[in-house]
Amino acid sequence: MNLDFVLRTEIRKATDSLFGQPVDNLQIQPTNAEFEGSHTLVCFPLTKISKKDPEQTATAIGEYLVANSGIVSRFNVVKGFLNLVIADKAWVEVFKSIYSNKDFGLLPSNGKELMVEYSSPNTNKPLHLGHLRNNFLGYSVAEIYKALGYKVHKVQIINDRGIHICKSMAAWKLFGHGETPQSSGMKGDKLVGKYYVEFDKNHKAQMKELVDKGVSEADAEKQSPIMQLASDMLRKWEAKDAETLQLWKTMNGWVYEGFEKTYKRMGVDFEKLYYESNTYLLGKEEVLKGEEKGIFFKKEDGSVWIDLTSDGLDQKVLLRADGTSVYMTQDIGTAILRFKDFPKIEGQVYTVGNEQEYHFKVLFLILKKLGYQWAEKCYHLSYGMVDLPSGKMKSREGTVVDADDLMQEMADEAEKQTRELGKIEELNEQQIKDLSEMIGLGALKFFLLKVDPKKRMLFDPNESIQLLGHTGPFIQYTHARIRAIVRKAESMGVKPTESDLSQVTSLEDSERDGIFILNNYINKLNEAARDYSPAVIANFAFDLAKGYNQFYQSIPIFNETDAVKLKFRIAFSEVVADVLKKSMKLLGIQVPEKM
RNA sequence: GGUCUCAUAGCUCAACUGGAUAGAGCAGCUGCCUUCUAAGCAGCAGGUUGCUGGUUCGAGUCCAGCUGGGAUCACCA
Repeated sequence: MNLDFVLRTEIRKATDSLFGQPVDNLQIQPTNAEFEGSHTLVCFPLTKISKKDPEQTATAIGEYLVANSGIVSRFNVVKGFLNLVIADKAWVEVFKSIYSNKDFGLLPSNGKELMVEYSSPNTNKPLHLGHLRNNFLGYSVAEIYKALGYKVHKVQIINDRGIHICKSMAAWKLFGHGETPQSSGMKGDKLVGKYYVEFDKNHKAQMKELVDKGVSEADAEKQSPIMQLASDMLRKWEAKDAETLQLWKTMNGWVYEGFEKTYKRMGVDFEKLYYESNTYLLGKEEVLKGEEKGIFFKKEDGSVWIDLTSDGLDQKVLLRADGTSVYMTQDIGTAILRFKDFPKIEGQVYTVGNEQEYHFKVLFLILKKLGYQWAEKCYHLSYGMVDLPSGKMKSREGTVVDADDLMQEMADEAEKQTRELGKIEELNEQQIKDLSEMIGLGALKFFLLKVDPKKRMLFDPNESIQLLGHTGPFIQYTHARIRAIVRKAESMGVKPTESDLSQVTSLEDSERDGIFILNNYINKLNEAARDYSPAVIANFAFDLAKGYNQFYQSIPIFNETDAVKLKFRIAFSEVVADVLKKSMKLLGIQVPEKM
């Protein structure tokens, strides 16, 4: 039974019968805890058609529903709020329809396709905390849309070319002495990152020397020998110089090997990778075509621009005077390429930090002006920066939190606490490691996903490593706890059937509350997709786990002598565990059978 | 300076998009394990929602102004 739909239909009938007008946009909200009931109809807006004051309006509707709806057993009116008590047998019906649907929470295919881009790192340094938020967010949004019946294509664009990688290459050439991941035992991305830092160090020193000799800071920046070497390598790369290309391929290869391990541990995946070295020349043709159509204009020096001042934005360069592309040009080309590669996608989601909001605003506007209808379905999933208690992460100050290190610390902490609690006698060493990994990563992912993506957030290492309270492990724990009950019920031969459930006539408060939360799952799923916000799912899962624990503490399940009630409670437990597992899966978090 | 964005309990976050006496977690205090996993539950305490006005039956939410953070406004990506 779809309670929300039935309730709306019944109230619609009520307004039609009482006031001669069926109302569709009813305001229904959860009832405040202090009043009896679960659903509250806000009656202020209805006074226009009822021609009565809010209390009278509410009372009239309440009386009608009790007499005619069959699902409302009582009501009370507080000011203009009509608090409805849904009959227990209606709640049982709601529960039965969830229990009997094995695919509850997984909508059938809707035939639509969507692309989600996320991660998209540079290849000159390892992944850090900011990338973790990005990866977890993008992955989760993709999973949420999948649950709603979309076919989702996860992609990323790897920024594998440009001056930044040439810097690492230059430093390696000067100081590397042929060092490789194999010879040093370092993870490939870490090794390349080391030379990026090495570049910076030398560059700074050389700059200082030049400045001391009276060279201006800006000139010194360019004139330092190591920067000259890097620039030279970039020129050679663009000229397809064999030796430079070889070194570039080798060092990028090291990075990919390292990233591969990190992605695997994060639990994220991609259907297709785009490399900037393949796409950086795209878009130029589009811009030239756009110039012919008069969408763009050429300045005297030959550079091509778009004027967005009438849209409240500025002018933006698209082709340099020498005819080369800029970032925006590439992104235009890449977007078009993706719609060619995946013709059925209705839009793209770009998971990129909010410092690029202006960029995407301009990008989507340009695509629209070029006549691409799908531009309106492109969305910049813009997320706030992750701050540390000490402030912003700064590579220069060494405050960058490395992704690999952080995941390891989380797993270590989880293992430490798991061993301290000592509920794991029957687990072997490998199982303890696996469980710790699951808990550590669950804590990390939940911590980063529970906050509204749009908001800037604070990452306090001490708090993130907590496994109590509003955390992933709290939900994992609740799941494990329920599974223990279900296993016990199975061993006792307690097997609920639908006909058992039909005999349930009354419910305890905590059971009703639990069904109420479960019943909200699909709404939350839609809300999370609409807002591109895994936080909605994270908070739902927390509320469900919290609700179950209240039930668990207030009712000793196996003390129940009434067989029907016992079976209902087992069925209820099974469903809660199942929905917890499904919702956590949308966050990329696994859930254990025991912990 | 222009544009955008944020400000809620000591701390970290919610608040179903305009609804009732603003809710959780952490930290603090008090209870609950001889019974299904205490990584749990119950309770106490904690608030002029940055400030000032406005819109209306009703504002943390919408509008204006102010204060204070942040981002952005490159022929970088």
